[in-house]
Amino acid sequence: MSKEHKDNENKGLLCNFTHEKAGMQGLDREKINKIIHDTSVNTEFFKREQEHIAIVEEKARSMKNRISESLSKGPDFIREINEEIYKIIQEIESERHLSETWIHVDMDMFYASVEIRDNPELADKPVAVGGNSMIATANYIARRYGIRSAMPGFIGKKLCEELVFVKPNFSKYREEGEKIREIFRDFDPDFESMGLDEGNLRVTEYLINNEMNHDEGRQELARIIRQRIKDKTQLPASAGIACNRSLAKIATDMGKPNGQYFIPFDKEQIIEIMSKMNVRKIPGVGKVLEKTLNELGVVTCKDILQKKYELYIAFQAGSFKFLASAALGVGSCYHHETREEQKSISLSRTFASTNNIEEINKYIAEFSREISEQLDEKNAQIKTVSVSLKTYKFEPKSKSETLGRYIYKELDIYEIAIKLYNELAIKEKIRHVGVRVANIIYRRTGAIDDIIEKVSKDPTPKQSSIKCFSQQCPVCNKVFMYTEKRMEIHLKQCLEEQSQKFQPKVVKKQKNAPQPTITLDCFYKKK
DNA sequence: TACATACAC
DNA sequence: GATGGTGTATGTA
Repeated sequence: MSKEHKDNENKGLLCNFTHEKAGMQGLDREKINKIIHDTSVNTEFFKREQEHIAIVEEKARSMKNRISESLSKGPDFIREINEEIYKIIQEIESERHLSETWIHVDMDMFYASVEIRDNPELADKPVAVGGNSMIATANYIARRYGIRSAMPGFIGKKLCEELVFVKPNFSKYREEGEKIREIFRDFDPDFESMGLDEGNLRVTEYLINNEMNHDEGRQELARIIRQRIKDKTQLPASAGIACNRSLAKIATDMGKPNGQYFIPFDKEQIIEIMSKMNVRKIPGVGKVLEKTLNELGVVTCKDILQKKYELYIAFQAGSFKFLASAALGVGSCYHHETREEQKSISLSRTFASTNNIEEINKYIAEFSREISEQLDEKNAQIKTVSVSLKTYKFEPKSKSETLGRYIYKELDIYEIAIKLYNELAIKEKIRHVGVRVANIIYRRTGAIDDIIEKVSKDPTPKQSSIKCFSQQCPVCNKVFMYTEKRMEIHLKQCLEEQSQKFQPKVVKKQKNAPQPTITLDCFYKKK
């Protein structure tokens, strides 16, 4: 999906947050945009997006101000930054390597390809893998209607009445993905990957060992890899061949669908190819940076070089170097030293907006349990817990806490998570909630008690030990979620606070008894 | 450290 | 009527 995903984004939805892309010339953009707009307008999502765009535009405005201010400082200043830019470009050039070979392979409309392969009747129909709320991938027929991944299904349906929806079957995709990865390993055991259907392979050694370390051999190898994928899975793949990681990825996009593209290992030709490239094609340039650059008059990579003074002033050194490197086609071409361990684990869900505290509570409890299980499997512990949510207005909020100790038990995580959720003190309905843990260490010390506990416990039934309930505090009248322990703590604090105020507050009589205890066991068994 | 943003798939 | 889930990196206060 990599590229397709990036191609579509919210394109069309918000014409001013996007641009026309190659391969879409045949489409009736105006009609498509109108349908998308009419379907979206008046939604909270749309409002939120508009606000977001306004913020990005405002930032771009202040960048422009800074630029014109700086440029009016006079020739000495220009000479100064010219020198600095020159230094950076020299540095970038010193990082240019033309003798490593990278082949990036990406499956074409991966999920849709798998589904069509397994149900050939779909082959000549517009197909979307996903549901009413989100399309994960669309086949090329559907794309002719303007349907893209990351588009909500109901808009897809509006764009094409005959659109066929297929429910995603992730375990199947994982399986197919594993077959592909097995092939990748033959050519580069350390290949890099950002998803199920993609691999970035450094094949320099393979080429040398097989006496094919030349342009023809490089392209031949890409054909071989794609053919092996085809033989093994019956699925089409595209590939890009170039001298560094990022160029290879860009090349894949140029080869799609079901093709490959070779970027010559030659400085002048690389710069020539890149100069025409839209900045959005640069891996790492998303819709916000694209929009910002566009506002500054930068659309293609050539513009990056032409507006180097402006960009140097507007951006931080690191970002400037990133953009200049991309424009010059220079990128890193060795594998990252060590593949690091996972740094965080998170679970989240979107649902119909609600303020039902019990429902939210169930999610938090469930996430805590699942995260704890994952930590068990990894024999890991964590020090940071965060809770995030989105209000019904799509406003994200989050709160996190780093503890002075490591934890991993479901109840420990849950307690912190609930505490954080309560501290967020959200009054509106919410449409999304999530729990994340971070600061992971991959060992457990002094866990003897646990081991004993585990051994003595019957290993079969995996059920929650959390007993929790939502309840109104009789002192402060707030409705909170509690475990028994937390309730005790809160009550104590609450009473203290009240007594400090010296003003015995009139405690409203509760209308009804505390809400019934939610035993999570019920919840899990239901599922 | 805490939080928000941006990005990728 | 309605716009995802998981993970990483980075900027800013």
